[in-house]
Amino acid sequence: MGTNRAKPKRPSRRLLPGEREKLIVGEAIRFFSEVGFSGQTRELSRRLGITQPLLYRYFPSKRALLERVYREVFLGRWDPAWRTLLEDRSRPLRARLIEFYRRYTAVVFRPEWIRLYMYAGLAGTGFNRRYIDMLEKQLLQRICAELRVELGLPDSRRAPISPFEMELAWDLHGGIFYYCVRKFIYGSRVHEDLPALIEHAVDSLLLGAPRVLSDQLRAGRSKKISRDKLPAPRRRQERT
Amino acid sequence: MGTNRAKPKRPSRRLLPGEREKLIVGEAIRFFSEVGFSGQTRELSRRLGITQPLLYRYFPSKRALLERVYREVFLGRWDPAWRTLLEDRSRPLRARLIEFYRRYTAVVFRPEWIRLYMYAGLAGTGFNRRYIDMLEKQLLQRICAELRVELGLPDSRRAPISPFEMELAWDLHGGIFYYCVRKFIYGSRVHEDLPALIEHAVDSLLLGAPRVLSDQLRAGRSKKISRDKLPAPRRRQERT
DNA sequence: GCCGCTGGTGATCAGGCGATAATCTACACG
DNA sequence: CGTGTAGATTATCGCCTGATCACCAGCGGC
Repeated sequence: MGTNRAKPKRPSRRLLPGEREKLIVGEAIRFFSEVGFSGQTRELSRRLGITQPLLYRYFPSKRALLERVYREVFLGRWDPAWRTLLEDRSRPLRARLIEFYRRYTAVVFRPEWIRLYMYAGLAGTGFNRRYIDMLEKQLLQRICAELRVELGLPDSRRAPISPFEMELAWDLHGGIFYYCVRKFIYGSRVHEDLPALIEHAVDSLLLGAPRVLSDQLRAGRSKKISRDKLPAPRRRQERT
Repeated sequence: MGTNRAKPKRPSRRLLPGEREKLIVGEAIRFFSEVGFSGQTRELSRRLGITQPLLYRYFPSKRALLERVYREVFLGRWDPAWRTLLEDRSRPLRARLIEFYRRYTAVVFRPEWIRLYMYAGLAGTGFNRRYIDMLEKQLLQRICAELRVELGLPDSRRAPISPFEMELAWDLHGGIFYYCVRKFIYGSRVHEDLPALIEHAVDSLLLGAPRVLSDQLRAGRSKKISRDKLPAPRRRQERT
């Protein structure tokens, strides 16, 4: 139980520096994603089957190791091929989005990623801030652009993507992300399988967007019309 | 900057036990929601303008204080009036849901709540597990039941709410929750105002649910039919 | 076989942390 | 104005934790 992940009782001593470093980083990703930043170097070294000072031969400080972990996890998991997949207009947008999110979740929305991402967010490091910027630029803007094409709306290069449209894309992304949060952070028993959830989230976007978007783009600056019977709620009262 | 929240330079010493305890709990909620459980008792006491051992007159240990914080934040923020609001069938469901989430977010989805909730989830304490159970029973099941009524589907007492339906409700809830995560945990500049987002999330549910639900309930056990042109994706391939 | 280079270990330091015990002092009461 | 009670502080203990340094040992070159 305590000393899992140590294949031989005696660890293979005297490894090549590159190999040892790889081992350390790999275990550090698992370790810190489980216990958070406050995890102790001694326990990490114990899991690795090495002594604690050895960590300091490869990384000058705990912070440096953490930054290496972040870099490893958050950068370099974005597959450039996803762009061409999203923009392949020979296929219907629904199919593209579903396939993208199936691939994306397989690579990115894994326990260690989700948990490290949340730890980083809570700690206020810039890492997930940077990731969000990348995500908006690489993914969400692109989804919005393809949505415009699909709905026969003005080209995104002529009329830039509005914050409101971005919020629609965030809705899609957040729905799938939150599912993974429930699963990997809350440890909740999640009922539906992920592929079905992805389909549903994509359908929600494609179904809801046309009405909302055409309203938005047609009406221009006029405030969004509340379109059915409803005791008109007062806006702008978010925080009491 | 460092010594904020201390009105007079000399704190009012010798308070009544009840008052001092309230001050401690209040500041502890703010403090631990900012820095997490690993926040130190010495810094908390510094913020309170008291000495660190005084904390141990009111709480036997740090853990006891943390549990008090949790109890304060996670229990006792659920307003029983919300139930009657949700079940008031003289009003359209859309209006009820929008008003509920406006009230709910004002009370619950605040920075300290969201952050403590996420810290608790990552730490694996049972607190948010219990909260999720309560949420499913008090809120999501109820939303599903009202949705059945709204759509003229079988009564929820005859045919119990399916996991798939719950996932729809989670979608609504998660969309709004994730918005708050982006705002309060990521510190992301969120573009749209919350009332509009709530409206959109509710509309998404009401718009998407009829088709999906009637499919689901009509087809019974047959696998959900993929309903448009799409190179049939293979199911059950979530994790590679 | 010896020797030096370098991966790896044992011992330890300095500061930080939760917690405790002894002491002080503000306030109510006579 | 004295005095006891209890809120609050000072001093400190014991342990943990990141980091350092002197030393050991495996392995290739001569």
